[in-house]
Amino acid sequence: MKTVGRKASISSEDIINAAIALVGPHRSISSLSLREVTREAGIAPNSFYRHFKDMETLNIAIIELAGKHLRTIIRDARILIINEKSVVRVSVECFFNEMTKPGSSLPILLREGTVGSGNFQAAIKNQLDFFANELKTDLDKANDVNPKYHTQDTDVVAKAITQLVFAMGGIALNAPDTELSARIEETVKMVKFILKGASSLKEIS
Amino acid sequence: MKTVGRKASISSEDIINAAIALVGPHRSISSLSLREVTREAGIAPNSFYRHFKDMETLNIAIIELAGKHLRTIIRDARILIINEKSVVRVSVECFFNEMTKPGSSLPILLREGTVGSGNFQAAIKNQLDFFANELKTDLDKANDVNPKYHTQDTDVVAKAITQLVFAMGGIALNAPDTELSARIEETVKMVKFILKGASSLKEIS
DNA sequence: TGTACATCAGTGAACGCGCGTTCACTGATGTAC
DNA sequence: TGTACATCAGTGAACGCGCGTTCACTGATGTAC
Repeated sequence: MKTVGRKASISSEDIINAAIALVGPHRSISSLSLREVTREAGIAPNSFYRHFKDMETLNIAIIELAGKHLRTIIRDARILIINEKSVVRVSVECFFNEMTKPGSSLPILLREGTVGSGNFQAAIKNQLDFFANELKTDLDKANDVNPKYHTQDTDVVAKAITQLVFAMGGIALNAPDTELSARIEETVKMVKFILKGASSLKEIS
Repeated sequence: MKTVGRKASISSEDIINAAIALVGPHRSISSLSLREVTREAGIAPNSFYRHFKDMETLNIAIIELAGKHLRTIIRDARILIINEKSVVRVSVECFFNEMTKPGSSLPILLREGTVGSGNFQAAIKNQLDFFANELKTDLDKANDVNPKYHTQDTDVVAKAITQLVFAMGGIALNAPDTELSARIEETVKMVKFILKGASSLKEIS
């Protein structure tokens, strides 16, 4: 690998991190200005263009990064689950804990879905769909071994759980930390309701 | 009622309507500029201050208006329910249909919860809590007659249903109209899962 | 009814500001010989 | 090793723009007499 010209003193990752550092309870990624981000990153405004075409491109890159982060978390949660405590509880706790770590990129996924450009919204939707699909796969696998749900219901169950966990996550982010465990308990209960309801409605029919 | 001075040629409602007319799939209320709104309303930028202190005040007024709208819808849905078809289906269909009417203020409630100032976010949270509380009251009443849920569960059930319906509504808004009925079916199913799950988990314990 | 006056909704012009984007540049780095 | 050169990441200055906000104003309206 050869390089020519001046060495980069700042990387695209540095810019991404600067943007993530600027978002907070009342600042959304898509409301950040190019100049704010470059100021935070410590570079001249026009230097931005050496790394990204425009702010939308940066925002989408950040969403994809947050998606990767999310998948890693799920994978880690799965490992914890192997010693077979409550799958729901472990997963939800894992999700909420990771989400509330300072500098986490997860909050961005929870909060930005409803504003911004079409491409940006689509990028977020992709990540949520990815999450829901992994969940559906898990449900289908469990269903093969021990059928609890109608096979055509697993995707609705997965979608419902995804939406609910993300919505409750968004609420927890805007609330004081002291309420975190109450939100976790609620979310665990909600998810169990959905799972139990879907399996009960199979037995009946 | 006496008035003095020049008659108002434009009302605060006109400004509110102008703002509502400007929001759409990719424009959120809190991203509108004062000048955009006054342009749409057909008045000079500085005339805005005759009606509202600032944009945040306007935005909160709009949220409260949308909340009132929502309550009216729920009340109407209740009347339809009296002839005792599926409560869930009637309510969900009512909600989705009202939401997709052109110029409806409901979409604003579904999409804006996660951005904007603290006061603005709190105003939206209030409206959702109001919705959830009405739902909890209904569940409690039904529970008095015929206990199906643990009494401490009704608020979690109400909260879960609220979050889910609003989240699914937000998804439907960003999707083509052709998918609307599919989203309604999914949402109906999800709500039924939650209700059934909550009552099944009571029977077990 | 007519006239003088107070009220106040809406305005035109101007302000300073942060924004995204462009341009020609600088100077550190690696390459060719 | 030394020198001339090409590359290109980062920059300083400038641009035009839309923004929120202010100010002194205008002129339609209702009131007092």
